[in-house]
Amino acid sequence: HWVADDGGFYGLIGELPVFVRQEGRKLCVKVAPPACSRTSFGAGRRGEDHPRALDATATIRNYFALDHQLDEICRSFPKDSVMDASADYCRGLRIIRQPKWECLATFICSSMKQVAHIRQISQTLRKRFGEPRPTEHRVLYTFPTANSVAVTSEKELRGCALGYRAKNLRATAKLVSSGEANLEDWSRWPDAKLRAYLGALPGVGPKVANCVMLFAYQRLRAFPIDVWIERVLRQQYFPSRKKVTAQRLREFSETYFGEHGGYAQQYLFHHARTALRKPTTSRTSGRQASSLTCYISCQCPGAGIMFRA
DNA sequence: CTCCAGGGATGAT
DNA sequence: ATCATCCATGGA
Repeated sequence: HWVADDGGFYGLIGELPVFVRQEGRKLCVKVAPPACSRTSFGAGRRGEDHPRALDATATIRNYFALDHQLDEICRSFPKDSVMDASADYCRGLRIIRQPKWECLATFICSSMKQVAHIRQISQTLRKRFGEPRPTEHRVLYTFPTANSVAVTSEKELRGCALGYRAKNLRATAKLVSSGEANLEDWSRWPDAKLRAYLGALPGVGPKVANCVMLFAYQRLRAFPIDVWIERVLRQQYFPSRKKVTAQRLREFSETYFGEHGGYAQQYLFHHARTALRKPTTSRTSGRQASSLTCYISCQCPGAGIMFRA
């Protein structure tokens, strides 16, 4: 849902409105004050001295996963030409820690949709059913709670261009809001059990379950297989071979790429979608990450964040 | 205009 | 288990 403007991105981390901008190896952030305050985006005081700003620092650092040791993660990748090229191309790309319900809901909406359209659906859901968070520069909207989605009619959800996904989104929202599906409690389960529980939710199959495990539950081994990554696997790792079943691809992806397979998947995915797509046209903005991932070039965990007054 | 998109549920081999 | 079909919608 992040909006690119002013050389950075406006967005909400849960309830926290922030503006983030990469400056060299640092991630500069501005944080909006509480709604009751008159000042906005920290104007007039140094954020470092404000207790809430320190909380915000931890929140932002956690959301963008600045604690991930990218050098160690990349060293765990298998050594092959495709993986090497992807890791080199995507240097700095991180897998974020997204709020669980927000992640689950948006990926339920993602099936057979282009990324641009998923962004549009996500924004529409926020504007119609979320809460406005006015800031100095623009009004941001929180992602609607599971309950607010659950009490919305299917017809009204379809009005957000959800199509057949509306029924699944609403059914899952009901399970989450009722407590029958307690997404926070599921954090304790091991991968297999978590995948099974997620997969039992309406509209959640193997691909979406793996996405939620990867982006919301920090299961860095989870390897979502979508149409793009399936192309990469078949063309690069099973060249000109017939009868490669989906199950064969699955077990290959779960074993070959190792303990951080999800990171390997994201690097392969981003590389394939930007560097390899449309090789005829020179892509000047080819290194921009999609909305579902974030691209931060901060490699050193201790020097990640700087506040701006 | 056509093609296809960060799939899932269901039913038939 | 693997495959076929349908499901809405709009970007490219």
